Amino acid sequence: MNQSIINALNLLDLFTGDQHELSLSDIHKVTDMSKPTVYRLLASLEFCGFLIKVKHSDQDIRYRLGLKLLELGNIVSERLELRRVALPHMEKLRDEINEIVHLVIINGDQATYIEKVESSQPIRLYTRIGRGSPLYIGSGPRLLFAYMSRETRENLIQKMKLYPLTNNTITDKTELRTELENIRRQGYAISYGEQNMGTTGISFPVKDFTGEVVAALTINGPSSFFEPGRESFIREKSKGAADHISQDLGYKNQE
Amino acid sequence: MNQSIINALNLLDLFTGDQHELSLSDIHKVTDMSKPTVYRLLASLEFCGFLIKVKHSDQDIRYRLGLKLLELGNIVSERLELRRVALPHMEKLRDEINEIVHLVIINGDQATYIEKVESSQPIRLYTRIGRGSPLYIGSGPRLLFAYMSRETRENLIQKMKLYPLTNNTITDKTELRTELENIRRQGYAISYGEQNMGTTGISFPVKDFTGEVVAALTINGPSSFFEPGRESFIREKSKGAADHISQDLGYKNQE
DNA sequence: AAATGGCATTTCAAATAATGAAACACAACG
DNA sequence: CGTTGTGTTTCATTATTTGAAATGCCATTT
Repeated sequence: MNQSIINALNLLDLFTGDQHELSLSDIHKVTDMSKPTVYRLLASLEFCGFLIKVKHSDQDIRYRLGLKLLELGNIVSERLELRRVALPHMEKLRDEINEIVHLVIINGDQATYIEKVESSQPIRLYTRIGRGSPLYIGSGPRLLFAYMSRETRENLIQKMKLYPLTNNTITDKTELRTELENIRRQGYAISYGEQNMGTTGISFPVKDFTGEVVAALTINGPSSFFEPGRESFIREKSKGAADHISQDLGYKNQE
Repeated sequence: MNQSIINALNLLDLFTGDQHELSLSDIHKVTDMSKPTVYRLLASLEFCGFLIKVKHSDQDIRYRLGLKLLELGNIVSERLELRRVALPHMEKLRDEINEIVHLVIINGDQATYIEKVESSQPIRLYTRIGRGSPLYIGSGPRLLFAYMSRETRENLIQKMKLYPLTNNTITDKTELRTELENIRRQGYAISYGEQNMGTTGISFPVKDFTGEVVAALTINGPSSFFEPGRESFIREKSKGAADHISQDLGYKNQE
């Protein structure tokens, strides 16, 4: 492995926070690298278009994420055939129920949101497309967790630490196991205010032609969206959308 | 500058072609680097999530672009405030005229398509979001070119080489100059089958609160979309959308 | 069955390229 | 007008990358 590459690429993560722009000194202070080293890493990243140099004045020079990342990110997005198949169904569902719709997949020992379709509602739920999330937080990740093979699931549970994000986060491993059990029995997953307080999520499995669960279709909205009448409507429409995506992936529904 | 970083990041470009997956040997053959070197570069990129290792069998191991790029690309996309402002107008325009709508900006000495809204029409126009395009090809880039300051424009023209992409590409510098002159007089730009044969583009300027042209709103469609009646309809609606975006950016229309 | 060729990966000594203290140039601040 | 903060360059030292060769592994071929 090549350490300077890893150092350079890790620098990019510093730009994913609230600060869109960082100066050489900013980064030097945060990392344990010398200023000339950081200087050269930044120069190399800029040369490749991964960063852009912004001159506010002669000695206020900052960097921000470059358009090369937009290019590569879009290529990745276009190549996710699952996303391509699911997107029209997600948009249709959004138009029907007017809530945020997410598509979540497994990525190693994490869950990754690969697509988001916004509703016209003012409730903002910040999900970052492409970023990994722990498997035990949120209905989508947990649904995927529940449908993993028993052994990998147990391996992960034993290795993982359950950090609470809000007071509604599951922090007990036996509680988690029974919850995953419930999900498999029910065929869907629900979460209440685990990531952001006041938001609820419900997720349904998306299966491919082998019958394997390859993604979770997640609907997010205000906790109040489980009003009588509306709840069953959302459930029905969402389940339908997930099933349609599965069908488009070649899944023959039975059982 | 750090050579291994540049080597590693350039490797990623190999994955932007038709081949989604490449093996160590594939890359070794294309580049002039030794196999162990490539091996370590790939390992480092994989470690950071920029590549994913796909094991087809024990000795058929390939790499593909990783989800980390999706994350970073999405952040870049979210942070382009211009895009955020323009997107709703672009979608509305698409719904009205049902043609592909693009948003193009200047990125150094190139033009970059930063957003695309697809029409329901079967005509496929392959634009890669985030990738740089030469300034003299296509109505969007050329519109931006026309509205650059006279000196930077002339500098670029003198330095640039005009390679023909199709037989409709402008290849003469004086011809280019008069075309840019026309665009500034008319206030919009048109191109006929320059990137893909049989497709036409028309672009209108988007201005910010300083009055500067910061983007081009481009409508692409089959060359036949300039039918009498429909042409003026598209022109009117597109011009209106571009002006609305400008207004949202704080541009006070006058003159 | 043995042999060949292709693959990813590891080893290790040689060589290159990254490193950081110090110095530089420049602007802003007190 | 020194001081402190930028970003940038220099250069000798050092550490890291480098690639030929070797390894192990599998799939064909002989």
